[in-house]
Amino acid sequence: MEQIKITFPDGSIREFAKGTTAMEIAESISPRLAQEVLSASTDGHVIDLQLPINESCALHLHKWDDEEGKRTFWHTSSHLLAEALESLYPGIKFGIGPSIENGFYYDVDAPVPITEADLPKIEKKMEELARTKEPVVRREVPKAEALKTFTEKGDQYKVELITALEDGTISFYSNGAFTDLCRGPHLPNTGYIKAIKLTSVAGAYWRGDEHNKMLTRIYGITFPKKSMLDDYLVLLEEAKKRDHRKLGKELELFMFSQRVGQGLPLWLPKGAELRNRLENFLRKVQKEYGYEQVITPHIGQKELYVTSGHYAKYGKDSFQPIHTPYEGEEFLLKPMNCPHHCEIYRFKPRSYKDLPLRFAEFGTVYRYEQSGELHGLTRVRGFTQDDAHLFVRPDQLLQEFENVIDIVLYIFKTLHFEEYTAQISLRDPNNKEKYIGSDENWEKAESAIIKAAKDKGLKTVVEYGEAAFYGPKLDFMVKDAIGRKWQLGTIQVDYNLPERFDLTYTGADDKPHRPIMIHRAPFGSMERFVAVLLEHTGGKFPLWLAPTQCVVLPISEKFTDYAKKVSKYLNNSDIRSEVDERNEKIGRKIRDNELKRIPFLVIVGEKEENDNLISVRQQSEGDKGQMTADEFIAMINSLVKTETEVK
RNA sequence: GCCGAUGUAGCUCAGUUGGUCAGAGCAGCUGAUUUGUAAUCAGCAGGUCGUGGGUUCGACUCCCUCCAUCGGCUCCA
Repeated sequence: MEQIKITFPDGSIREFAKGTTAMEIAESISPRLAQEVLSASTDGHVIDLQLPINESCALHLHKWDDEEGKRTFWHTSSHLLAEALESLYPGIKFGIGPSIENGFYYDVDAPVPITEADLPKIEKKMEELARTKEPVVRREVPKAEALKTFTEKGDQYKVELITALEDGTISFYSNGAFTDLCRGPHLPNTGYIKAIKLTSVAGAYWRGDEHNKMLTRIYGITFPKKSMLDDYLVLLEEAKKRDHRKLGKELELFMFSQRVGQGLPLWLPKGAELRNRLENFLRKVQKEYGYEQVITPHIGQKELYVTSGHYAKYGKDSFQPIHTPYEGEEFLLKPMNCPHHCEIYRFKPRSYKDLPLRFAEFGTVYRYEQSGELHGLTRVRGFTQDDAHLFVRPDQLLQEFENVIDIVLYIFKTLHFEEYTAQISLRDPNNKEKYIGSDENWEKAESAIIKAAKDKGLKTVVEYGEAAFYGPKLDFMVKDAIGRKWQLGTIQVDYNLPERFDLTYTGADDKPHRPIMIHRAPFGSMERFVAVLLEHTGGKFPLWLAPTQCVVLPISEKFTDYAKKVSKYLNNSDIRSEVDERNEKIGRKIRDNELKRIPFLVIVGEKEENDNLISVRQQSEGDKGQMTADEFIAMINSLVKTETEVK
């Protein structure tokens, strides 16, 4: 019999009969492996475990602990969901049902509305079907036959999908009575799925286009063990406790007011303190990198945005007009700072010796976000960008871009944002009319970003269609408590605005040249950055940022005067300190201040007053014993120094 | 903006089929206590039950409008 050579991930090679399946190979290695394996890859191509392997190849067996294994598991789970739905809602039509980062969903067009109240019923049906361990069967059919099947079934969404496919054979997968158009791979049977949780229902436009019909999307997650689901649910609960909206209220950092307006955050004293510290931190870094602060108004004439191209791109409904009594002038709230900074560039003739020019501004901008898009501090209608625009010569572009990457990385490192994605956001190659500027300039800008990211050794992902309309971006994405991705830092190369504003500098050749602009915001916006920082720290800010670094707790009211004296001394030494003067027991004061995430508590009573000492208690570490106020100050200063000194 | 859900005191939440159901805890105020490392005790005050309509003898409870919030979708200069 003909033999094929299988290469395993450890480099070992074994021979098997041609037509052996991945499952049989797993069985030959160990029964345990055969039980745990979910799908396989041959030369990087994912396949079903039961598919005969006919060529020599490198084989990977995917288990639950590998992303590909989970993908297969959840993909089959979505088919199980579909099967349950079809049996409960005859006549239901199906869109798509993929696996996602945490689970899967299926988009359906149901004959009756499905709401969250229906989920337990559907879950139960899924469990019932999974228990029967229905085999998942693959079948290949010609395109014409596939079309016929779904046309007869009346499933117009699948018909649409098949029509768009290339001619040739199309694979079907069936579990029980349900058959789906699907590339696979899938689990051998639905019995692998032991724990099921349908998490939510939501509307989702067919093919992601808001002009299309809205389908019902059902989200779920499944596991091979019941205990894993329980752990997951506990994890979710924990994550919810770190929600910045909840912590923002508890720690009195910011608020919203219906009377002020949707999406317009109001910063409370503690939040303002925190934000000011972040701003000063960045100001200092930027000064070292040669930035100059500028200040521009919150409004601008419509003409300004017509010149920049923003007005044509976003339309008048995206701008918030200011009604003024002045004739012939139409003002708009500024949605971005770049046009203002371009005008600053034009203040006087610039020489090649002046460049690069780096104008920085904590610029508050206003954008009309649709009501459904607002989300705590991460998506608001009025926010402050830590903006700057660099005007550079072509020969300076790469170096300046890399310097900005350094600033972003320095900030992320200082704040322990270790898990981020550097995303290169390019044009959608199929939809170039969405963007302004020449192909030549776009290509120059894109290659500059790719080169800079590579030089800096960033691990990047490329996303097409995510560029700004005037230029490509390097975006730094960070996840929030429950795994949603948010763009924080962003760096953009722009050849277009300098042209639109006719910006020039005089070269060594005494001729006018066009500068290139770099737009950049390392935090992204103060609002979003604080939100993500809150969720990452759970409100336990590093000492150098904590709005209140320490609270002095008198043991009883007899020692309030001493406590005030200590607190004043600390404040005079730039330690942010308060006194808890409440008539409460010390245990109570400790509890309340711990819950407020105060990094240090200073306890003073008879012993301390007599010896002119203080007792120090550190957040999540407990009692540090007695010391002098000066020793405490030295300790805090040294800790702050360690926190902010990042190599 | 779209789909779905939610909206009761500053906060977190109870309120059964429409009929003394407007409640609790925390926070607040007053008083007692004068406290040694995660909640001292007692009393008091606090709500047009998101808004505006409607149904009803009677609405926190049922229906509609609007507003806001939450989960998604779309969008994100």
